Amino acid sequence: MPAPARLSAAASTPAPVRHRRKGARPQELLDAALDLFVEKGFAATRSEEVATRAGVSKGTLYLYYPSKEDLLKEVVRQNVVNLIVQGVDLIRHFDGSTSELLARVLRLWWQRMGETRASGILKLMMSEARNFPDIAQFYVNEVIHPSHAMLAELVQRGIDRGEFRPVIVTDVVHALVTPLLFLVMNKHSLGACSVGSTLDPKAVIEAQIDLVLHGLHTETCRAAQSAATPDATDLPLPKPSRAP
Amino acid sequence: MPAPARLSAAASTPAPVRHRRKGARPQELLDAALDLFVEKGFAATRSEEVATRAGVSKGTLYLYYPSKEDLLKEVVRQNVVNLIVQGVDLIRHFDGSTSELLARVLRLWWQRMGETRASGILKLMMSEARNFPDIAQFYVNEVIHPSHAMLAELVQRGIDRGEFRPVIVTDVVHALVTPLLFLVMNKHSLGACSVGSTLDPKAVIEAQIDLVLHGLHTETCRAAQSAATPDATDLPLPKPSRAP
Amino acid sequence: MPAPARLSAAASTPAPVRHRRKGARPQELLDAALDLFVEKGFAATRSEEVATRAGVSKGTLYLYYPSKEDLLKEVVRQNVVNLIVQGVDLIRHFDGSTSELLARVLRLWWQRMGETRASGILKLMMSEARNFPDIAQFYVNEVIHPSHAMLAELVQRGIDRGEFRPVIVTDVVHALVTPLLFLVMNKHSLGACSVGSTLDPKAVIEAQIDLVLHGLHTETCRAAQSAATPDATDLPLPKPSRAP
Amino acid sequence: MPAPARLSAAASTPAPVRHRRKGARPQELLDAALDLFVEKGFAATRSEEVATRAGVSKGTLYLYYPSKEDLLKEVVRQNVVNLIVQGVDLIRHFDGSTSELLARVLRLWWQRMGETRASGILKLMMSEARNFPDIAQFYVNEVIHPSHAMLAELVQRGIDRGEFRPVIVTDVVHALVTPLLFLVMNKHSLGACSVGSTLDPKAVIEAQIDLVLHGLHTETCRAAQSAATPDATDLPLPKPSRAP
DNA sequence: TATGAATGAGGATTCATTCAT
DNA sequence: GATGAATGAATCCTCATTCAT
Repeated sequence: MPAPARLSAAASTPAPVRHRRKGARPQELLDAALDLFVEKGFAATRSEEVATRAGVSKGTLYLYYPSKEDLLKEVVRQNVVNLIVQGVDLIRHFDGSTSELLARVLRLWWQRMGETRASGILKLMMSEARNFPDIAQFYVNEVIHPSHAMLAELVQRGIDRGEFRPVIVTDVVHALVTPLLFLVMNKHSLGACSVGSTLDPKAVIEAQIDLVLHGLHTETCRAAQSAATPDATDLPLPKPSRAP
Repeated sequence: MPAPARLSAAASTPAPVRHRRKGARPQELLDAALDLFVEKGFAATRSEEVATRAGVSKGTLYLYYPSKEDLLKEVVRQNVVNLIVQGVDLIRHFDGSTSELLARVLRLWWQRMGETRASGILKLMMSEARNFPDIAQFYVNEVIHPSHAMLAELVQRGIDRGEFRPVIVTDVVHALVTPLLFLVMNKHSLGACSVGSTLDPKAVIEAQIDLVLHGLHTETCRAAQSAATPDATDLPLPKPSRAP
Repeated sequence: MPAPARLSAAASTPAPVRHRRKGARPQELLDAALDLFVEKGFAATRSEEVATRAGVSKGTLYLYYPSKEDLLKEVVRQNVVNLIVQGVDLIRHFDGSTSELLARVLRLWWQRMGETRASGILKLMMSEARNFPDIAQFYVNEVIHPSHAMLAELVQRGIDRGEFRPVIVTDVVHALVTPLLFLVMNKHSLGACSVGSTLDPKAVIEAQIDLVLHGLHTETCRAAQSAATPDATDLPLPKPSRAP
Repeated sequence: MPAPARLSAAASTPAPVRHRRKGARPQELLDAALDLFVEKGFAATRSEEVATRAGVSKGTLYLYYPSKEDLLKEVVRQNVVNLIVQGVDLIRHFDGSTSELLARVLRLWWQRMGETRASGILKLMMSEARNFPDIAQFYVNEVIHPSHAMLAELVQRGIDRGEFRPVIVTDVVHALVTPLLFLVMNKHSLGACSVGSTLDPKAVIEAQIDLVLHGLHTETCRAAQSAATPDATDLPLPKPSRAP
């Protein structure tokens, strides 16, 4: 055997300080994972990097999450699934008009997803879905379906209350979701590479709200539409210019 | 660089049984690579798969392309960069109105990019840009900048000739590009997972043409706009319904 | 070494609720280790499992045994080495005929080793000896040599007292040991996989006793042989059928 | 990054010579694997060691066998399963008396299994069965069951032809197999550690043959038994001393 | 040219052991 | 004494790339 004599001589390993912070670990790991997954992609992120960024060692990561995939799933759960739950809650307990509700949901989405790190997860899923069927399936089950169901419920509410025309619900849901996803892709793929002026996401959201409400409202409800303009304290946006 | 010698194809060789179409090899490899990269992502595509699908052995792949990254670059060059060159060519040699030119360019884009396999490359780049900075850089240099420059040139032409209002060119370029990318992402990411009605890409393109031209034209040019309606032989689309 | 201080158990401590039987810890750990090592093998048993089964935490295990190997050694000491010591003791203090002594030793072996969990240790050592040379060496020193020495002493006693023929001692020892090991292997390896009738270990032991005594006795001692038949209260076996 | 300048300077990696010997590789790998698995156990053998001993690199191993477990399975197939097939063949085409056949089969077993490296596989399976349920299952299906079936067929042949008494076949099979396995365990576990005289395997085999035939034969067939004495050209053993 | 056998760096995961509390 | 969070060495396996033929 080569006899690695040089090693045992010094205190070269400077006693890796061991903090005990069980409570905080999971969150720190999820934060680090979110950052890195979004920044480098799932496959390209080594599990050790996540651990290091969270200030722990490789092994500690596996103490809390049994695999890299499970870690991603937990990141998704925390950052996306929870939001959907909140959305469903909002819809079920909301008292006002469905127009107002729809506007609120979309603005909330932007506040909590679009302009936070969480949006990176959406981009991540779109990017890596093909490579990790397992995760894609999980995502469809836990995110796509529930969020579509939530929006469908919302639209149906409008129809049931006579506020919206009897449209095809799934089509409307699709139309609602699509631009949001585009914003996300734009932010995370082209915003990083592209140059020139970026489009204003909030404006896109507002335009989308405006557009959809126009398309959905029954004649009699047109008047109530103004209620859906952004709340001044909430999102102080310039009133979106509507076509005369 | 591939540089496939077309010369050896002729001559006297009576029955090159083993190697059909030597000259075609590079193209077959690029085709296979395009398919697989789009289908499974760049990282998840093993170079041997590409070779196998192209009907050659692993070694042969490396005979033509020194690395997987170079292969991707070549795929991009062939499927995207070339289109831009064609676009630039079209712009520089076009005689008609800029409105017509713009319409033609966008429709061409759809024909050659949007509805072909090449669109997968765009999705691929958006997805994997973060994981492969090298490739992302290449893409920005070879695709993003040139295509933006091309469109800027086009818009500038309209301004210079008094057809368009003196708008901020980069903003317009951005507004032109965004929906196209959206179509692509929608096709390759959401079409697979999402449910419900899909939107009609050609209609989106036409609406976009219509919209942009409306916004760009100087008063005096409004009349000429009709010239930009789709050419019957070129794209036999139903006349897009414009709001009255 | 464990050295469990029995002292702290008494004194005034009114209600040591948390830690039942401090003094018992080492034994509980050894029991758990024996079970698991036999059940799953040495390498496949995680030290945490041992601790958990013993009702303590991982750290506590290392409080008593500095390593997994040391734990195994202690298990062997307690379950095998002690038996040998008892055997030696029996031999040195026995008054009766060597035939009787031999019979008693073999039957004792079966009662204390063969039909208890301890037999699993033998199988374990045979299985893993090659993988853990350290342990193998320990086993040879602490078990193989002493037990062979013990049996050699026994046989020599017979020779010295004129009861046995002047045989080659080591050969006889070997002949004595072999079937016992065979029983153990059969119990722990083949009983699990094999089908069909299992052999009766007690019968094998008795046959072995009978056979060896036949082979060892001097002519003059043949008569005394009947003394070696199993004690009715001890092992109520049918008298083994001897060939006519 | 630490900039490992010293590395790129020299030709420190002396161009690892690459031999192309596809045909021979699998056998070389199986040989190396057999040696190492037997020597160190399955779990304790690193796949790279196998490759190194076969004179190739880690990757090459996986070129031929998709996993370490598959490698072991193949080792078993080649060294054990094949022997069983040969045995079945022998039984089905044998013309002589069943006594002779039985003797031949057992002696063949010793020649091809017991005294070759293949015996190590048997020991290996007995040792590691518990740790690798997958492999244990494979072994039961591919080895235990077929070999028992083979011996059962043999015994049945004897009964059908009136050579053997109408015994319980499975019991006899068990009695046949057991000592052989013991020899194997003895060779690979105790032969390595133990001291003193080792038992003579061939003698054990012959004794076993003798014993079983005695037990099986019908009265009328006793005479034919001498036919089962070892063939001089085959196994030049001293005629086993039978009790007068 | 073409092949495909061979290479080996790289990364996920496990688990014996340590140590702050 | 106990605890269990933290560590990191060790090992399987993948796949881009090389190169002898």
